[in-house]
Amino acid sequence: MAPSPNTPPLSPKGNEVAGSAAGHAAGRQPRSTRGQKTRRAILDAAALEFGERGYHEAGIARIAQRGGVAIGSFYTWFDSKEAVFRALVADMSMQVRESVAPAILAAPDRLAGERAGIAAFLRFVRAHKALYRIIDESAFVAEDAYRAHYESIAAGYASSLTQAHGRGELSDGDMQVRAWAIMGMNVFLGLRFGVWDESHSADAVAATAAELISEGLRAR
Amino acid sequence: MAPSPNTPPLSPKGNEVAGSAAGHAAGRQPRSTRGQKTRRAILDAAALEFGERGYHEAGIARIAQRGGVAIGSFYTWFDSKEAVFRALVADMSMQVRESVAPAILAAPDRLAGERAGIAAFLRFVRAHKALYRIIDESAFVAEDAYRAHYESIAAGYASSLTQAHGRGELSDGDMQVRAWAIMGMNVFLGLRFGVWDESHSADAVAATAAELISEGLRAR
DNA sequence: ATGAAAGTTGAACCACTGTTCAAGTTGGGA
DNA sequence: TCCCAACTTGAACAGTGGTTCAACTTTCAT
Repeated sequence: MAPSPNTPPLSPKGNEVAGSAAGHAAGRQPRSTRGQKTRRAILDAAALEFGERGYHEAGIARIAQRGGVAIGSFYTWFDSKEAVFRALVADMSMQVRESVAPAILAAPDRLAGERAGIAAFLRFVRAHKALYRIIDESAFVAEDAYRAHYESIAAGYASSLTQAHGRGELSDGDMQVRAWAIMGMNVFLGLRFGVWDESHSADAVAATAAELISEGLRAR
Repeated sequence: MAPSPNTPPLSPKGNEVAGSAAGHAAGRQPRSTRGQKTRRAILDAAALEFGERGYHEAGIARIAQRGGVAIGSFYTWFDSKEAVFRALVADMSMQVRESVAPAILAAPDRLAGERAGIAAFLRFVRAHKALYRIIDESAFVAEDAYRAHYESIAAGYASSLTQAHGRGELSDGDMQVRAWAIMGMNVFLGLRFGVWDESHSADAVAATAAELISEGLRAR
């Protein structure tokens, strides 16, 4: 568990380049193209392995093999099993947001944006089923990373809701609670109609969800 | 877990007594008061241990110790680590439903029922924080149990939505999608405002969520 | 060409823990 | 009292798999 006092090729600690992030979270930064390629190969292999087998069933030896590198190389670039996992969570977290945000921004109005966002999320989940599990599993392996992921999405969501409210588009209400409620909706719909079963079209699910968010269920 | 609707004194179907073959599902049934006490002690200890440390950090030796029994006794009543875990998931699943359903049924109308259900769920989660994690973690340890849990809740929810729709209370829409959306809302609100942070009152959160479900967010 | 830094290698180490089992204890029915 | 099925016990087993390390290879600036 504890990192060895010194690591032969590199200086003792703080190898994260001018990295702003804390400690070993991001893993070491390669200093050559060669190293970059290896690190990338490990990360990709880890994504496959964790996605397929889950954190605890995944093995370092298997990751190394899949990446076509030796076990030792793994430990050149990552401090531990948990470290790669965290790197992966951060990576996925970014990917999800980058894939959903543009869809929302491109929409003409709020309701359309809601719908587009859910649809984009569903499509992302379907295209990255295995990988998406990584974020969910981080709740039990790296809870802080899990929290950070959803906390950051919720914050963005809450602020956009507050803006819409300022424009008179939304009724009064606790925007933080609403943001978490909507996020939960998305996640569960993603699990049920993205990961488990694709028989419903993403747009149909998104339309139903967006209407629920906008109009509620009550008959009018 | 044991005392379900039916608990015959003798093994229901799997005669694992001498064969030790098929008992994984529910664990073996004790034939004496003594055995019942031991089995219960193990189950309770397992709930504590899994709740506190999560599936993989939890240890059989620790569970046995907490329960005040020998490791061997553990294997008298459960086939494996996963077997106790599954028993626990089933137990929790039942507890959640039994704690939420009455609150909904007691409500005068649908909106009130929605609100009461969410509040009851939030309160349950707050009172069983550690244990509630067990259900979430089952997604990665016993996915079928996880699915069964949510699938059964969703089915109940969808059917009650369909009934309400039949009475003209709800607008048209895919009830299955709606059920999953609402479930996701609840789960995330439970996580955020039940497990992580109790600073919001359960009723306030429930009111906001229930109004979202009923009326939507759009300003009127 | 040359040396040092950067990167690679994989067998071996070792701590950890789920599971087994043979021997012992308990308790209630005959 | 005797007996036996039910139950208990915990040391030992066994497989796993994360991590280490010392030797080796590649790259590249000088």
